[in-house]
Amino acid sequence: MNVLSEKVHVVFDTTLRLIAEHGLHNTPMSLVSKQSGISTGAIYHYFESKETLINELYLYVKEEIMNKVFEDMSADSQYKENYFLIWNNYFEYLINNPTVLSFVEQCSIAPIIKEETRKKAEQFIAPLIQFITKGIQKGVLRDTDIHLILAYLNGSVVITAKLHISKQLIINKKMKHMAIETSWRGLAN
Amino acid sequence: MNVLSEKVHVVFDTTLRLIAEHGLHNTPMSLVSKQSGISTGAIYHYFESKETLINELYLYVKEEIMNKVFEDMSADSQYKENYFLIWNNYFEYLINNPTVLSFVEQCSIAPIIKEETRKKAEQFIAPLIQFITKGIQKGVLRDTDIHLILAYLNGSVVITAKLHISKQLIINKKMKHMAIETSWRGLAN
Amino acid sequence: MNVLSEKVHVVFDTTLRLIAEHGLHNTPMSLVSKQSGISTGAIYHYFESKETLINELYLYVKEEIMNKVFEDMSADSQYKENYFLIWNNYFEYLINNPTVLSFVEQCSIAPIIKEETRKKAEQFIAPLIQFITKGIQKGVLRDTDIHLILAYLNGSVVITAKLHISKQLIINKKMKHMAIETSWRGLAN
Amino acid sequence: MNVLSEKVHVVFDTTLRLIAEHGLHNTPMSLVSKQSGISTGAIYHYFESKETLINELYLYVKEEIMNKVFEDMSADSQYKENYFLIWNNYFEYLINNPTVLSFVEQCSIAPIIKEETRKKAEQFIAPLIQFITKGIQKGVLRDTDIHLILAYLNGSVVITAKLHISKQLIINKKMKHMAIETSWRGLAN
DNA sequence: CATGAATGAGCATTCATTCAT
DNA sequence: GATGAATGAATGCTCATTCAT
Repeated sequence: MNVLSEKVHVVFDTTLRLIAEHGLHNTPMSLVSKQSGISTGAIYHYFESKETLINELYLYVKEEIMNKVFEDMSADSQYKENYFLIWNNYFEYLINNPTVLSFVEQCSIAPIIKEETRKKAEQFIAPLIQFITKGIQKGVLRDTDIHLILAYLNGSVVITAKLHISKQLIINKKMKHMAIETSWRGLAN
Repeated sequence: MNVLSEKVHVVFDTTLRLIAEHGLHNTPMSLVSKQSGISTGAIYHYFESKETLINELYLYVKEEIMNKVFEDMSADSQYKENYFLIWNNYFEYLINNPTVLSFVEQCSIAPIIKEETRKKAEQFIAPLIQFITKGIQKGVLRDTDIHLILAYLNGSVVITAKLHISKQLIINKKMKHMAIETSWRGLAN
Repeated sequence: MNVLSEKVHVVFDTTLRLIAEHGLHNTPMSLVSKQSGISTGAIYHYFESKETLINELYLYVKEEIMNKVFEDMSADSQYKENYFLIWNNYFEYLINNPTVLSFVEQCSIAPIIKEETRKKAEQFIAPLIQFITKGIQKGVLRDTDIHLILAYLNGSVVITAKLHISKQLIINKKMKHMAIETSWRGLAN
Repeated sequence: MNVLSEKVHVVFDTTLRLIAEHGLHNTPMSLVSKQSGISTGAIYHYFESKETLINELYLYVKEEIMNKVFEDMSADSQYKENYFLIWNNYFEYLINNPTVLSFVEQCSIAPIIKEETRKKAEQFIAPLIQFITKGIQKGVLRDTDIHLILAYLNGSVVITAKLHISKQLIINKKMKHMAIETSWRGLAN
């Protein structure tokens, strides 16, 4: 889905992994360089600064997530079914890409992510906003603020994934169903 | 409730404020020293390292939160009433202490918080665990994993407080009630 | 007057302009490449190194200056008239080519200009040496060291041009005459 | 004459020497640190940045020069005598402090010296301006622009000192007298 | 010959920590 | 105990130069 240079991808992957491992601020560019096998100079050829790299990676990852979330969605299905599908897609992506979860979580408050980047990232969630709006209009979801619903949906997935990844709680099929249902019951009419 | 030296408190307060303002990694010890009026030497007398300071502040803050959460709780009240009280206490504390929320969120994945510290912090939530256990035993809460419930309870408060503080959504009384109810509906039978 | 490749000239011009604008050490080769439209590879084909480029540009510019200085000189004229002509030619060239002045001044002490280059550049001033020698022999100039006279002549032109270019002092015709005369009175018998 | 910390002086002296030897842009802070025996951290404790260090050194040196220039000047002396004294003081200081000459010359066009610094440095030459003004009023100096006179006076000293230091011309007593006289004849009525 | 992506040594600067006073 | 000047390893970034195409 991307026409990015091969090297950009290597840098992205390496950075993602290193930040998940060592944290946003314990990941020097020199380490990214060494581990990716790409010289610092080359990295700075593709990215203006470390900040730029992180911000672009953030956008890349956010877009990737959204692309996964709506996979296999059918227009024919019941709203609830689609809700479960979205939740499940999102959850599966996160637990299969724990570095993404770690990275995104670390970015969630970090000032290194610029306001402009956050704005851009919000555009990716347009389909989700649309999905929620439709749910309210249909009367399937309770009529409350869209951002609150979005935050709860997102939050429930992320929290569950974190519990799973941190091994505080093994989320098997049954448990996952319980988690999805918990969030659904909170939001649905 | 603590017998910590006056200076330790000043350092804690200053650090909390600075980390909320500038971030966990843009808060040099020299700045903490300057802004608190306590020399770096003195700070290093009380805290072995910056890491130690952050970890102890984390514990201090987590304990403080838990103390607030159970304030004014009555054994006579209905379970749901107490759930609402806890949620409300927690929420009000966070929105009145946004630096605490910011600090805790920044710490939530940061590797600077050691496993041992996280373990210790979990002890403070014992009363909450007990409260949830009781809810399940009574059949008021759905019978699922306690950590999942805990995470959802905590998550719903934090998410709502973040929406409020970031001004993405002004949480008035009605909206707050909606938020509490959303979480309650998800977790209750 | 030169059979240098077209490209070499473009590189020279670009470098001259950039060094005048940004300084000898804030002019990366990559910028010369970008602004001249000639790839770094090609530049390194013509010049062994940045140092070589600067040194050759220095020689080129020094020769250019000397060519201008003796323009329109007549063997018939009075010595003083020729002195005034030389001074004026030199001065006019500098104020019409401020990038040259800036470049030459920056090079005047910079270690990037090699001793060998300075030696070569001195050969260009042979006609000036000759002119001064003749002046001494004729008894028109005071009998002192030729290099001192040369330095004073050069110095008075350069200083005056710098005052003009930096706009500390607008050198109109009258002022220019005063400047020339000042230097002449110092050196003449 | 200064109440600067001992360390500041050591840094100044080291920087002056290194810049004279290696040039303004081949003098890394690490080398200043190593050669001065003062850690980079300590240098950055005294100076905000390399730029600040250079600018403050520039002011320090300019003030020092001016202090030397007026040494032993008597109000009773003839104007010409004082002119010779000033010229001589300035010249002797420069040839005894060749690193100062090299440094000041390198700074003369370098953009690292900020406009504000140049403005401040101009205040030090007030006594010289006054001296020249008096000369014009008395009719001893030719009535031309003060900045032109100042530039020629300064220029003649600097040029002569450079010839001497570079060993292009050994300036003995007689030669020095000739040089002073040359400049005086140019400027005087 | 020409290109320009890639290299990596080198630089300015920061900041956790120490220790002489 | 308290101070804060001093340390120096570590980091983000630059840029002269090379070399595969």
